[in-house]
Formats: sequence, structure tokens, C-alpha cells
Amino acid sequence: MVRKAEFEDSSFIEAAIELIAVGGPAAATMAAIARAAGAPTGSIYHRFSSRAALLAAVWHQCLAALAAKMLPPLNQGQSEAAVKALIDWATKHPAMARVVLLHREDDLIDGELPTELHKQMNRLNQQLGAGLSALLSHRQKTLSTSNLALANFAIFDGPIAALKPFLRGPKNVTPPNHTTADNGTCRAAALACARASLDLLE
Amino acid sequence: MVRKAEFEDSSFIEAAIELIAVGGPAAATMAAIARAAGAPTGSIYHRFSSRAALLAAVWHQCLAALAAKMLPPLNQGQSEAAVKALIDWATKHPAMARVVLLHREDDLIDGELPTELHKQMNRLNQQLGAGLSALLSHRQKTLSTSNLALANFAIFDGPIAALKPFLRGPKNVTPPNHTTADNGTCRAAALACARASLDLLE
DNA sequence: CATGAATTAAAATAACCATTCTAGAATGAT
DNA sequence: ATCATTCTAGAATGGTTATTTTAATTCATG
Repeated sequence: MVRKAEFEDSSFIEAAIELIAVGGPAAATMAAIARAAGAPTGSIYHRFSSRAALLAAVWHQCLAALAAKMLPPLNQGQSEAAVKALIDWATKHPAMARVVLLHREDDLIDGELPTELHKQMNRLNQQLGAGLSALLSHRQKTLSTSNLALANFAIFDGPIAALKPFLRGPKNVTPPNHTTADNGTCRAAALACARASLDLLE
Repeated sequence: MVRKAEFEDSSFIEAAIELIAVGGPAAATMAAIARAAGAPTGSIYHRFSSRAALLAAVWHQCLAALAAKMLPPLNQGQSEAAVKALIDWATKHPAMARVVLLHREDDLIDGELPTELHKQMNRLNQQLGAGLSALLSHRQKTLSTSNLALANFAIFDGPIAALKPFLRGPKNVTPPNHTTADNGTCRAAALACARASLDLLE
């Protein structure tokens, strides 16, 4: 039985990523996503139960793609390589990188996410936490809350913030001087930030 | 002529700041802001032409408050003191700090902002740019775009990202280990990040 | 003490968007 | 060939929330 689907989950996810990268999450309306994917709006609901579910899938896909590059070095205690992996990934996938940069917890509201996705997101978070722990272990540091937070900033939040001037959206009109920078500068800042923060581990 | 106003601009701005701090910008609906301020929704429109204008005023007020603390040391080339000022300010005004942390350009959309506010925002941006330039000058560095971006990350974006684990909202349910940290840890990370980035100036 | 500008107050409206619905079309199984 | 199922297609619906409107209130001023 059944008719072949013309649109896949990924069609809508990818369309949403592009829209978010350009105009922020607010620009990713269901109508806009459908239009970008060349589909009628109704079709999205055959793939995703709600907009919240779709946006959660977007967030998960981006974070998972990033984690795939970072976890191997991280689990071997190679912090420098992990940060470099982040930068290379962001350079290669600027749209996904912008999704990560623009992500805010309160975008995900609604406890009504599909169970499956919820599990995947938990697993991913767990893997990232394990990666940070591995990093600490390799450096013979305690697995304290402060050390974990420090490592998280050193490896993720710091470098991502450092990439901000490089990850400018396309449509910006008046970009002040201090909001633009080339890849090399951002890379240096991200690495410096990571090293300095990791030196603080106790 | 005229009746005395019962509500001031600041009533609504402050109510909005609290709401944003707790539930993100999406929680700051006109109805919620009015309720929090103890006013009817309609009254807000006697102070602000639109929600966009109000939110822009919120953003400007928070950034201006922060800048007031940071610009003096910055203009004297005291980068360390500037970052400390940021941390102290965030510690003292967590709600405003969260507004800064959660701020995203695309929240400000709509080119239809009041001229006056637009001017104020331009002036503020200019002052911040001048502060960064002063910092570079004191260190005998060139005023290149990369150096400005680097300084901006060192003084603003980096430290603010470092404070994230300390600036957790109240309502969070399952805060993963690596997302919480005390003030001391965050302070150390912010300062380390700043120092390391400033060392990269050319 | 009347006047009217500026306001409070709350209800009405309108715009935007997610979601649902109705119809028709494709596809594989029986 | 027919049926059940899953899809496309796009219009209709409904809920949320910004904004407007209308009426009543206040108060400095002439």
C-alpha cells in the first residue's frame, strides 16, 4: 500500500536551517519553510507533528552534526583538535553554525516533543557530557561541576561566541566595524579562549 | 492642561526586563508586560508606539547601563577593570544581564523604530566602538578590523558567554551538570578569556 | 468652575500564523 | 481491478497577541 512521499523530513529541516540562518528563528514560519521546500504547508504535518517538533529536529540535527566532529578528539582528551574541529565545521557549514549560534533554550519551549526525538536529544547531551568528562580525566582533573562548566565554556560556548563576527548573516545592513572578522582571526580567538580556560581547571 | 501619568516608560521597561529574564523574549507579550506593571494593555501605547519600540528600549537601557560601567575603564585602556566591571554589573543586575545574554539581533527587526531611540542606539554603539579603539591605542595596536573584533570578543562577547552558567533562569528544570557554575568560576573564565584574546592583538 | 489635553481602562478589532480540513491523486496489496 | 492507505494541494479555521477604538477620568489652566 501507500503512495510514495515526495518530500522527506530532511527537505523541511534543511529549508528551515537556511531560513533560520538568514532571518533568525522567527523567519522560519511553516509557510516559509514549505515555500522554501517547494511543498504545500499541509505536507509538513505528515512529517512533523508540530512546528516545535520540526524546530527541535533542526536543533538536534545541527548539534549532532557538530558533535560528530568534536566527540572523537574530545574522548581522546585532545581539546585543541576538538576546537579546531568546531571551527572547521562552522566554516564548512555556515548555515548550521548560525543555527547553533542563534539557538536559545526558550525557542524549544513546549514539552510536547516526540518521544523518539526526546530520547535522541538526551543521548546527545549525555555524549557531550561524557566528552567533557573524558577531557577532564585525560588531564587528571576532578569531575566537579565547576570544572565541567569551565570545560564546556572552553570547548563550546567560548569558541562559538568567538566565531560570531565570522558568522554574520547575509542581509545585515550596517555592520559596525567590530562585528566582522575573517576566519583566521576568529580561529585564533577561539583557540586562545579554549587554552586559557582549560588552564583554569583544578 | 493634562492629567498626570500614572505609569512611566520605566514601569513598562522594567516589567519587560523581568519577564524576559524569566521566560525569554517570547514571554514578554504586551498583555504580560501590562499585567506585570499593573496597567491595562492600552496604556503601554501611550508610552511606546509598538512592541518593537518597547523591546528596543529595553535592549538599549540594558546595554547603556552596562556601558556606563565599562566605558570609563575602557577609555583609559584598563581592560581588566572593564571586564571586572561587566562581571560585577551582571552579578548585581542578573535580570538585565540575562537580557543581554539572551539578546539576538533578529529580535529587533522592524525598521520602524522611533528616531530618537535610533539615535541613542547609534550613539551608544559609537561610544562602545570608541572604547574598543581606546583600548587598542593604549596598547599601541593598530585599529584594524580584526583587532576591533578581537577586542570586542575579549571584552564583551567572551565574558558574557562565560557568565552563562551563572546566569541561569529561575525556572529551569533539569539543568545538566555542565550548565551551572558559581560566580567565582565564571569570573575566572571571563578574565582568562579576555587576557588570552587581548594577547592576540597585532 | 468649566475646558480640553492627556490619560486610564477595557473591550473590539485585526493581523499573523500554526494547525486542520477537504478533495483529489498515487501506489502497492489483495 | 479495486481498495486501503498515504500522500499532495491549497483553502479554511482558530487561537494567540499586537494594536485600535471608545468611553470615562483626571487635572492644570484660563
